[in-house]
Amino acid sequence: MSEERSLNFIEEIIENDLKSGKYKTLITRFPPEPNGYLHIGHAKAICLNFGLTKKYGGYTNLRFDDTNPVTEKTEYVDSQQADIKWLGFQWENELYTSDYFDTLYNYAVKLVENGLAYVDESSADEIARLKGTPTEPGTDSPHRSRSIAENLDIFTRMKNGEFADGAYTLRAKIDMSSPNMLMRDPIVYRIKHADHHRTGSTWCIYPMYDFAHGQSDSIEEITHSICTLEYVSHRELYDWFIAQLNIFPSHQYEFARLNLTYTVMSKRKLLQLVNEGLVSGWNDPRMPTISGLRRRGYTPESIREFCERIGIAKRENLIELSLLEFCVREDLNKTSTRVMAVLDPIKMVITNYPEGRSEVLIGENNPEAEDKGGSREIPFSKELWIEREDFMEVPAKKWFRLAPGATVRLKHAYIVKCEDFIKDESGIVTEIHCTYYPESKSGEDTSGINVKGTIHWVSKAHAKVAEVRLYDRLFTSESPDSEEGDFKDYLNPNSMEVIKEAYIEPYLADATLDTRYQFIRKGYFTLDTDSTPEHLVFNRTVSLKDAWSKGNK
RNA sequence: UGCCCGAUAGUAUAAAGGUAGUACAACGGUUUUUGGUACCGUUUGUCUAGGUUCGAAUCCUGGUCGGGCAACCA
Repeated sequence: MSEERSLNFIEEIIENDLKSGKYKTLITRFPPEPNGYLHIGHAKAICLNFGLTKKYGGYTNLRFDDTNPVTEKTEYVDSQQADIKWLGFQWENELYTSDYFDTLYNYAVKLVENGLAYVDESSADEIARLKGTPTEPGTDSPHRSRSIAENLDIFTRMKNGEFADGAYTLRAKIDMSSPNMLMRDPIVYRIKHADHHRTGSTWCIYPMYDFAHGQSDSIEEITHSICTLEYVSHRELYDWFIAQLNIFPSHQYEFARLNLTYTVMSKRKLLQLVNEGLVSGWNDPRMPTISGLRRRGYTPESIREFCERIGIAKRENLIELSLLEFCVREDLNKTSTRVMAVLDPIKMVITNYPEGRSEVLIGENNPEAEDKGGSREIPFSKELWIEREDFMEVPAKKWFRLAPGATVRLKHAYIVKCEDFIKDESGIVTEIHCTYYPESKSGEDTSGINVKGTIHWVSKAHAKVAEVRLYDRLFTSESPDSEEGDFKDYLNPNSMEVIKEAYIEPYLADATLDTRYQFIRKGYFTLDTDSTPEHLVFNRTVSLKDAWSKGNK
């Protein structure tokens, strides 16, 4: 079962680098910007970066890329750390790009001194205009040939807070006619009189991504700086700064980001859903965020397995949600406690069961576990709740469940035969009458009766009430990003169904957060964070595969 | 109309010039006190046109298609 998985292209590069002696240890980093919550796409990057050093030795740093104080918050730093830990990874060093602001500033001064950077008072519009277009070369800024002394003087005064936001920028002096737009004298420092979540008001100039990321990698001696495809064209600049500064040569490698069907993956769009109240927050169980998946009941193991299975490559991809669901079912099937809950109840009366009598039955907790997960007591009595969809007045072909005259097994209990049913004025079935076979008790069945179907139930007198929330895909489109118009037009109006009164077996009254349950025949469920002992709230993580409903749509 | 990246079943991902494989999905079956799980089986693929070679998914050339690049965002 443990056959060698083939290497992805990054592992090949690393194995070659290690073999050739280019590096003796591997150092990677995960560099989120603390401006939002981490999502399943980040999980792919986390599993990659941390997984690589776990596999090859070395270590991984967590570095918050906090160069834009206006969008970054400590709340995000905290949530991101919690999510990474929950996924099961531990960083070697907790670092911040802002730790390097002094060094970065000195690097900028060095560039100016070497005639490789200049201050420019051109407006944003002017800079954009002179930049040219992808098909036309740009034009040198009129301020490009200022003296080194004057550049140094103004840059110092920028740092000292003498100018308003936007009055000046510091630009690298590279090549305004480069076919790579990023090499056309990119801005490396801009003035922002904004409080930074870590450095407060110490700085009023902040480095741009391109002037911070590669150098930060270099300072930490990151050997393999792994990022997503949209940074491919940044690599030339990344290498340029490292070469001009003559610092440790980190190298950047790019892989394709994760796209998942029926959701969106950009922090900007997820933030929009949160801000516009279209979801209950970053951790809404329908969100593709790590915190949302966690609340929904996904396990770290299942997410890691998913990231392993999707692979790492350079081509654009759109992974089917069904793979994620497969991974969580696979994990939960092995570990979750089986219980019975009736979500859409209809009353069943066992007419030949003595009035007022009840008995305690024993149910194994997990048939997949070696010890069957232990067992629990389940009360049984004359009146039960069963699932409305388990009865058909006129049975379909190959119907194994309840119908007039049909027999089924009540899970962990007796075989019953449907003798009659009652309808109200509007034709809705309100009650089902059955007789039971006393000698068919689960585990000691001597009845000799064979049944095709087994259904779940809860004793009416002993049932507890719980709220149950069922989730479906957040969007109706496989790829809301690529649809016409606003992505929000494709939100699934039925992405959440709330069942206010579901009946659960008494065992579940003691349910705890983070325990995963399988409601037999219905799916995997876990307690929501909204739950209280007085008002239990369960989330459905994912339904069970259902060959019946699939074939009968 | 410039530069860069990419193209293998429905979706992903392998095959480093030598049998196109695996997973998910779909479909069919066996087992089953969950129409779950497990197990077995089936269908479906190298973008295109040339070239190199005994032999090409793989190397070369042209084309096509998809994606990225013109934020004082990361």
